[in-house]
Amino acid sequence: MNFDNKHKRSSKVKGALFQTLLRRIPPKQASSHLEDVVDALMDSLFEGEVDILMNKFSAPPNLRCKGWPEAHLEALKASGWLDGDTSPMVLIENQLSWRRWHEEMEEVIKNLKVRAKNTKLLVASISPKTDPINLQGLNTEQKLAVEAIIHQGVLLLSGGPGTGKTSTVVKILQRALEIKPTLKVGLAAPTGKAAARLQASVQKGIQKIQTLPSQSLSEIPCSTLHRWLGASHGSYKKNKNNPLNLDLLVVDEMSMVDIALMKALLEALPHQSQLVLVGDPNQLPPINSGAIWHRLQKNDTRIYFDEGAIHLKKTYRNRGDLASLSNLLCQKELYSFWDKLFKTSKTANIKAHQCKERLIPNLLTTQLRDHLRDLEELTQQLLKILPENLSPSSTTDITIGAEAELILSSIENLMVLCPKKLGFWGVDEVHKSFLGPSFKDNMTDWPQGTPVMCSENQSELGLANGDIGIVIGEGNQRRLLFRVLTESQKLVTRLINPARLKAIEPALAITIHKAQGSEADEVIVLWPEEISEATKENKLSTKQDLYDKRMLYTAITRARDSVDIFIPSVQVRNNPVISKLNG
DNA sequence: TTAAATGT
Repeated sequence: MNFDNKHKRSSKVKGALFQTLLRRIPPKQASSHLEDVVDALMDSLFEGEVDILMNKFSAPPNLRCKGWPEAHLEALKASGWLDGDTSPMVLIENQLSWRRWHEEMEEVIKNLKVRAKNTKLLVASISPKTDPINLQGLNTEQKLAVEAIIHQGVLLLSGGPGTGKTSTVVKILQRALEIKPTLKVGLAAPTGKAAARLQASVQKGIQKIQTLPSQSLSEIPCSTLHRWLGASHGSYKKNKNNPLNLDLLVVDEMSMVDIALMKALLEALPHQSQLVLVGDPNQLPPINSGAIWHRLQKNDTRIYFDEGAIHLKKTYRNRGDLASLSNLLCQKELYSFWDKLFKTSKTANIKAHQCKERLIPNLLTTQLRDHLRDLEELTQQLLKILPENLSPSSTTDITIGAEAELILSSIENLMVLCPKKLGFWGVDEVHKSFLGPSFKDNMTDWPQGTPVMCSENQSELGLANGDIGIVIGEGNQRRLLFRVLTESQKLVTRLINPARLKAIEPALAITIHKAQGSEADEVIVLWPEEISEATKENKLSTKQDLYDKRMLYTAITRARDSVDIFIPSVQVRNNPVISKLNG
């Protein structure tokens, strides 16, 4: 219902855009074929991509006109929209893109290719006397990454969860600082939470290092890309005329970086500075247009970076069907995933469940209720050791008491994930079912032990958007317990008066987008969408399939132990793939 | 469908 409205609205938006284009850049010849092409390009933008492939395998859904792609290509050529240096679209081989996005993307790629050849800084300082750092415990690819920092201006370090990206980064920094101890190094990430996580893992990594550079390692500044760049409402304090004073910058979670942010970074970063770009190529694209990381992972781009393009393959997590099904999502069509999922045994660590009613599934309700009861009991135990009266205005830090630590790690026993926030099987629906229809206005009614999410950066409290905490205590003794890294790099659990928080929401369920970077032992996924047409016929993946694969991949790779995926069975019943499997 | 970030 909701989906239909949204769908209609987005067709309206696309229709309006087409009309505007017709008016502003009148085509020599207008046609419905042209409108098809504009629609397809817009859909592509919604998914963070800037181009569409115009071949017979990549026909977009809901075409008005027959004859894809020949008739559409002909209409494009007749329109004049491909002619000259100011045309709205660009066609290269059979890749069609909006000129504006295409040129920005090409510019960024070109910039990075040039930077990749800048390697003087470390090479000049290297001397045969420097003892190579201890690379024991690293696998072959990780060692190659560490050595590559000497010879490559840009490192593209890609890998899935648990492939040791961060520990490799620590070794890279150690190697670079060992060669040139005065190197000015920075750490960055696109979100506050990712930056905090990077900071914490680097801190953890350097504790193991006994040699000289560890002193300088602990002083490496880490913040969001926006903060590095001095962003304020679309403009940046740091730019070509006021560049960043850095020799080496590490950017983590590159899959969330969009083209505009990357462009701003490259403007502000001096040409001779080295870059280490780190990310998972199979995670979700950024919401805004320009999935620069996905573009950088294409083979014909990677070759320009020589030994600087390193993919970490070996996973140190996940076994059995969970591992093989996440591999399927990376390597095969979406069809193979559903096919294998419905064939897995009842004892597998990933299972699918069909639900007849359009309600919150019983199994989820039971599991979540048990989980919340456990958390509530733990909060009671913590309350017993807290002082009778907590100070109302200030925060109270507990230096990682065993009780507080146990609560926060127990939140990660179970994570409920939804692709959507609103509508059928969305995050809000789970919250309404557990906390009542007006849960947003009645925070005081959320029971003790309710997991919560901070949804705005508040660095003065040590909190980042996306941090998960828990409700403790009642009445004016109510506090929210979070794990934070203090300015002096100490890990503490902090009790915060709810009045001090700008934005807080319940976190009984969270969106898959929000879950990027988090983990839990057990993951439950509510998958409300139809298993697509293409799935039934085992065709090549559409853009939507690619997006769904990334979504499912992100969801199931959050799990340390097991995954349960719920699918509505009305749609399942009509799906030949599944009825065949069941019959 | 889905985000994210910043300063006066």
